[in-house]
Amino acid sequence: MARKTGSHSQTTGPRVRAAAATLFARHGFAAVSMRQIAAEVGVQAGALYLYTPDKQTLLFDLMQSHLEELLAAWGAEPKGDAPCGRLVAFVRFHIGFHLARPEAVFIAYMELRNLSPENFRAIEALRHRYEDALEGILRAGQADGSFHIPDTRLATMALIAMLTGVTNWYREGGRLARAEVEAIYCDMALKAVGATG
Amino acid sequence: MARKTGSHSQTTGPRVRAAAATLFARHGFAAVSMRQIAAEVGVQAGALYLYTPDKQTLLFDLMQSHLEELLAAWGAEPKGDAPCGRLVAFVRFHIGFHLARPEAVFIAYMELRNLSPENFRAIEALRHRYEDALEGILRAGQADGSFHIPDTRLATMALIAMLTGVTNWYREGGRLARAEVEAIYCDMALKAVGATG
DNA sequence: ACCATAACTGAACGCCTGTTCAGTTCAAGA
DNA sequence: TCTTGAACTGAACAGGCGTTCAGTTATGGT
Repeated sequence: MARKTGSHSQTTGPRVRAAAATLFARHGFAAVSMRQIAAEVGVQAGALYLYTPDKQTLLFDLMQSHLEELLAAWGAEPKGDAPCGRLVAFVRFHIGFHLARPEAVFIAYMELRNLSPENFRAIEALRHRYEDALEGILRAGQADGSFHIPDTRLATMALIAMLTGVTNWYREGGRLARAEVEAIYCDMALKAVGATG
Repeated sequence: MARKTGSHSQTTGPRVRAAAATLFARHGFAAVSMRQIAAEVGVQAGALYLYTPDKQTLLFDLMQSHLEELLAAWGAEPKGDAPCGRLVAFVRFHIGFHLARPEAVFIAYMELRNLSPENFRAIEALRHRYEDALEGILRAGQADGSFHIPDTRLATMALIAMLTGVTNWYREGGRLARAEVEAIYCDMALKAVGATG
C-alpha cells in the first residue's frame, strides 16, 4: 500500500506543523517522537520528511514563524503617538496575541534550549526585536516625562515577563474575561512605569 | 571490576542529584539519559538506582526539595508588620533566592509537564502555598489602604512572573549588581500595587 | 585477620529513536 | 488512454533508552 486517496501535499504540510505544535507544547520537543507526530497526522513517519528536512528544523520553523507573525502583527497594530497610549496598546496587543496562541507561545519560551546554536541565535534576534519595540515606548515616555523608570531595559524585561505570565494561568471561561485581564494589566503596567495622570 | 576506591554512598547520592540538576537544567529532563547523569558522576548507569527508584522520582525529588527549601527560607525570613515592608522583603527574598539557584528554578518552572499526575499535584500544591504568601501581603495592604490593587490574585501572578523573569536574563558580572536589580524591582513592584508614600 | 555488606560493574532486556529508501499507488496533464 | 511524478508506505538501519541483576570489590566493624 501507499498513498491514500484524496491526499494532498497542500493539506498534509500544515497538518504536520499543527500536530507538531500541539505535541511539542504538551509534552516537550525532546519527549515527542516523529512517529507520534506522524500518527497524529495519520501518516507513516517517513512521510514527514517530505515536509521537513529533520525534527530540529520542524521546531525552528514553528518558533520562527510564530515570532515573525508576532512582529508583523505588532507592526500592523494601530497605536497612538503618546507613550501612555502606546504602552496600553502594547499591553493589550501582547496579552491578546499570546492568549490566542498558547501552544506557539509555550514552545517559543520553553524549547529554546533544544535549538541548535545557529537556530538559537536567529530566534533570539527576533525576540530581541520585539523587546526593543517595548523598550522604545518606555524610552520615549522617559524622555517626555510621561514615565519615571529607573532603568528602561529592566523595566522592559519585567513588563514582558509579567505580561507573558498570563498564559501560564489564564483559562478561557475562568473567573475573569480576557478584556478584564487586559484592563487590569494595563493598570498595573502603567503604574509600574510611574505613568503620570 | 566494581566499586572504586574511596567511594561512599554519602557523597555519591548528592552528586547524583547535583549532576541531574545541572543536566536537566541545561538540556531538559527528556533529553537527558540516565547514562549521561552516570557519566557526569563517574559511575555506571545501574549504580544510579541505588539512589533513586527511577528517573521520574529523581526529577520529582529535585523539584520538591527546591520548593520546600523555598517555603522554609521564606518562613525564616525576617519581615516587618507593614505591608509595604513585607512586600519589599518578599521582592528582595524572591530575587535573591532564585538568583542563587538558577538550575533548580529552571527545572521547577520548565519540567512540570514531565511529572506524573500525582507528582504534579504535589508540586503544584507547594507552589500554590508560596503564591499565597505573596497574596497574603497584597491583601493585607489592600485592607489597610497601603496598596490599591484591582485584583489581588492577578497582581500576585503578575508580580511573581515579573520577579521570576529575572532569572532569564540576569548574569553575574553584568551591567547591574544584584542589589541594584533588587532595588529597581522593589520600586516597580511597589508602584505596580499602587503603594502610597 | 577476617567477614559481612555497602557500593558498584558490565552485560543484558525489550523497546524506541531519527532518518533513509526502494517500492507502491493514485491523480492530473497530454 | 497512457504516462509521469507527487505522495506515501513499510521495512530497515545503527544506535540509544530506562531498568534489572548476577557478580565483583573495597570498606568498616570485630
